[in-house]
Amino acid sequence: MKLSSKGRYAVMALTDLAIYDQLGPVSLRQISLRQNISLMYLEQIFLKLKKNNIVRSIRGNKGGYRLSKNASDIKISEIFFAVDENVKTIKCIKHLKKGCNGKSVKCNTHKLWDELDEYINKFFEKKYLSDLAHQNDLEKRI
Amino acid sequence: MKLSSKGRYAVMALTDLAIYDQLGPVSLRQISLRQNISLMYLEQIFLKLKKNNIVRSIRGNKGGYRLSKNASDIKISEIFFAVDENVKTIKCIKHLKKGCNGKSVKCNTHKLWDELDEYINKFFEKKYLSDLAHQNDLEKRI
DNA sequence: TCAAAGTTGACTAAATCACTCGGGAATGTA
DNA sequence: TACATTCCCGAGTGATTTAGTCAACTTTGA
Repeated sequence: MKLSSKGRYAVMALTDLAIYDQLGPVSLRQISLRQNISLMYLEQIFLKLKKNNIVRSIRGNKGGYRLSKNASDIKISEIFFAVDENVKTIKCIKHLKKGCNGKSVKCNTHKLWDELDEYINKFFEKKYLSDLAHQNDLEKRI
Repeated sequence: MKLSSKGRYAVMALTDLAIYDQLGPVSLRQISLRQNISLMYLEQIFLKLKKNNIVRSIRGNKGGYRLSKNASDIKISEIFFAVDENVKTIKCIKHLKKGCNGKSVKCNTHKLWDELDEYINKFFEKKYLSDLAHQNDLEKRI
């Protein structure tokens, strides 16, 4: 049971962005250097974040990305969703035809995994980007 | 973020075993048929469960496996640990040399993942095999 | 003696992950 | 206007992991 690096990088990069956003657009290059994440990989990730309206982009020289809303309005769950890091621990019932063991009843343990999914989602629902940015905010760095 | 099938199968199979254990040793063949899990894969899984003292084996004809303690004394977390399904969402600090971003300080989000790990572990720590077996116990099936 | 069961290490096809690549398009500044 | 800097985007790829399979045992009850 592990998190993909895409979800993790997305949260790291957005935390960085949240901290430096006040100074103007932040380029992926800066984030790449500060967070030690491959620039090209960041591009991929930010495309998704943009499509999901978490960031907006400014093209051209001196361009970069900005948060498209307040850090205090961005849930971690939202970020994960945007980069396809779905918190579905198992996927039973393919095509709604059968139970998870290929039989017509649900498996012994189905309820457990449902509970687990809900439990984990609750964690990400109650965490906001601002919670992370505050721990690392700009003043402490300058 | 998903669970491997090894961890899931282990819990499914042990739930099955917990239910039928009272009738004597349960062979992997029976579990395989009831739970629709490959027999050969179950062998792999039960070897680990045995090494971790969750089940004990009875060889030979009419042999099989039994729980090595009460279902109410077997935590789900224990089962996961036995089959190497570690609930470590990320692994920072390789070899204790560096932080998770290759720098000497911990990444912005380190605290978040630590909290998440602890949070998920808490879930599995408070669930016991007997919780699952009771939901599906033998009487309801005969 | 034989069949049913566990024991064990090695092997493998398929999927997923974690990126990389290459070629654009937009824009501020010199 | 040139050009460096930035975002845009689809396709490709090597390594790793997953989810098993296989073969050849050993043990034991009937």
